Amino acid sequence: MISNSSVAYQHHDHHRCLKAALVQARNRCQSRKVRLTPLRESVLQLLWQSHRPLGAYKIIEQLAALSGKRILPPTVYRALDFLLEVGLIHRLATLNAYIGCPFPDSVHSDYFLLCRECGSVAECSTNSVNKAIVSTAERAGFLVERQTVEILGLCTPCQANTAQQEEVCE
Amino acid sequence: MISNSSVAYQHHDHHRCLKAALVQARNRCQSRKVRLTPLRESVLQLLWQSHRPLGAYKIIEQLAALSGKRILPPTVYRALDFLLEVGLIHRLATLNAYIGCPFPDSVHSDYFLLCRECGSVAECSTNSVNKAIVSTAERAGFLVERQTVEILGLCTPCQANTAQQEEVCE
DNA sequence: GCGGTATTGTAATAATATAACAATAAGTCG
DNA sequence: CGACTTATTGTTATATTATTACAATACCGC
Repeated sequence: MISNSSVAYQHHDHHRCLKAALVQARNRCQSRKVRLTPLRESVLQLLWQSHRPLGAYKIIEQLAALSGKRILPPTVYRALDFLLEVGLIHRLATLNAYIGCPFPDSVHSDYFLLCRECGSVAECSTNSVNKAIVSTAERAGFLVERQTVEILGLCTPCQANTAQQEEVCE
Repeated sequence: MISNSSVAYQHHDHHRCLKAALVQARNRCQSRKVRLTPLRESVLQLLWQSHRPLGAYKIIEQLAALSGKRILPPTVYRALDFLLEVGLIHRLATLNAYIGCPFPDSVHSDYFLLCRECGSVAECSTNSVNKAIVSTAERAGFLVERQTVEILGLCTPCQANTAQQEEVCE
């Protein structure tokens, strides 16, 4: 299992996450011979400001605030399309939001754990889920091309907090 | 495994699907003491006209055409909310579209097979996928509350058609 | 039939995303 | 370098999906 859940939901030195993401991004773009322009890098950085996904219009707002000039939707959507294409970010369909990919260089099928309480999202990739999905699809005669797996629930810290609050309420 | 994939992608007597869905819907609403009003039933019927999901605005159009009067978004969204609540339909996050649930009375976690070619969607529920998801989440310390699993690919008939076309092209 | 609740109607608008074309910047090859 | 080609960004307008707020109507129990 590949996963960043041990980091995403806990206090950690997030600066390292950001830095690692940027290094990977630059390498990946270089080896693919595509350009990580300042705009694209800015969008990627905004997505890596935390482990919480960001909607396109939040990115527009923040980018406008940062740059001091008006940013319009296509500008951001194009950057997002680029980053999606290169595999540096993911789109979360259930949230209409975007998040940085913590391991762009590993071939993986996307499996997301969305904490409904703190809003942080971890990404996992496991053979077990993957195999179960593919073999179930096969039994239905279905050829799998792309998987969307988004799990809503509570991360460890938020489970603890919720339990505490319930005690208080009693 | 519960699944309607053997029906959804093949020629079949669809009238029986519709009829079964309506019977189940009526029973379910009766036992839950909620009202399946004409409007709600119309929306359900529209969703059951095929195994292809329908967007909210398509429903609005069709409903307007059927009834001869103007239908506005909240009318349809409220009906959809009701049907979702009662468990008679599902929302497909990756398509922003809605589809009738073929087995509302079975407790099941939703797993959808979306054919990108014909647009038909089958629903499956398997313990294998379910268990893999839950146990993977557990390993990450994550408490699962709701799952969204949408698989894009090709159904059996469309795999065959695509293969044929490729032959022709050569 | 009367009063309360659930449902539907209506207007306005929010949130997310894309199409089409113009302007600019970057890379390429003489 | 300088002209040419292509990639990227800017801009206007609009499409698509969904919600808020409040008014009107229909249903249900008494």
